Amino acid sequence: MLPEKFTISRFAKQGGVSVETVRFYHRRGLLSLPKPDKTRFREYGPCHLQQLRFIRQAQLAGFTLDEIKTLLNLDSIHDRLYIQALAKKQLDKLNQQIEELQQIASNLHHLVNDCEHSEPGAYCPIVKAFSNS
Amino acid sequence: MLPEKFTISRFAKQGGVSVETVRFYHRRGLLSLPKPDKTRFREYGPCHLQQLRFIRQAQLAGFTLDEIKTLLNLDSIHDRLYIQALAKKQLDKLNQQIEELQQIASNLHHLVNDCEHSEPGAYCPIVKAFSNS
DNA sequence: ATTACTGCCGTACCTTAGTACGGAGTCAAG
DNA sequence: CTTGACTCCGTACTAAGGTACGGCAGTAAT
Repeated sequence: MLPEKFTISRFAKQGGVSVETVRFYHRRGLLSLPKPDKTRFREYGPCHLQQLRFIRQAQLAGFTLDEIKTLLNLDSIHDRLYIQALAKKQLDKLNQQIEELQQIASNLHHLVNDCEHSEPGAYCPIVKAFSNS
Repeated sequence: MLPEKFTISRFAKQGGVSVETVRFYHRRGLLSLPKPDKTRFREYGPCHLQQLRFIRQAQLAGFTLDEIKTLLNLDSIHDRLYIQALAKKQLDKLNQQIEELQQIASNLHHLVNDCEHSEPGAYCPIVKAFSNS
């Protein structure tokens, strides 16, 4: 049986984040603040761990903390269409970023190729490309 | 004939950036500071415009301002191999970023798909995926 | 002569996702 | 009863690439 109650440092370790990050999430309103109960220290329980895991997983999906805050306030049943819409928007954003990066990478790739196949002693084609445009 | 000398605001417009950005580049040591000559205003010439274009083009290739500062201090002929190496490193970085984003996008794409094909009234599969992991 | 426009300069602020720090209180062990 | 480890809290700092502000000086037009 795992203990149900954690202090902040054990909670942070369980969640794979630092104590400072936990406190930061509190400040951002992403994680509810457990009441200091009996002792002077806050007691974190399984529901907090679930919130924390939600945050981390949503981050892995590319959502910002602000977007995650919105998601956390939605109802998993009633707001499904809205959640789906947010996820799609997020997906579009990701795909656009990917395209932009691919464009950049492709340009640079050509430049590196040019540089590799130009005569030594000449001006670097990369620098030249940056200067004349 | 284009005028050879610009005030900062005309220079910024020519270069497609804001006056504040030009000043910022000066502070970062990316753009040399023309001497206030005759008038007490700085006079920007073609060589400054070339520097500015270099910065913008290098940015389009994904280099950071710090990296661009390094590039600007290199010799186009003597440091060619080093420039090439920097460009290759940059290319690797870009490709890695692309891969990471593609991974994220792929995960999210699956979640959206799941959500679209699950029965209405059920818990949102996206939220569920974020909560249990 | 007053207003309006530039330019110059330093400094502060913005976003995002945290990290670091300093002081004060608390708790358990030796 | 003191030491060390931990908590709580507020505040400041980081990277990156700018943007914005406020004050002052000089010039141009009305």
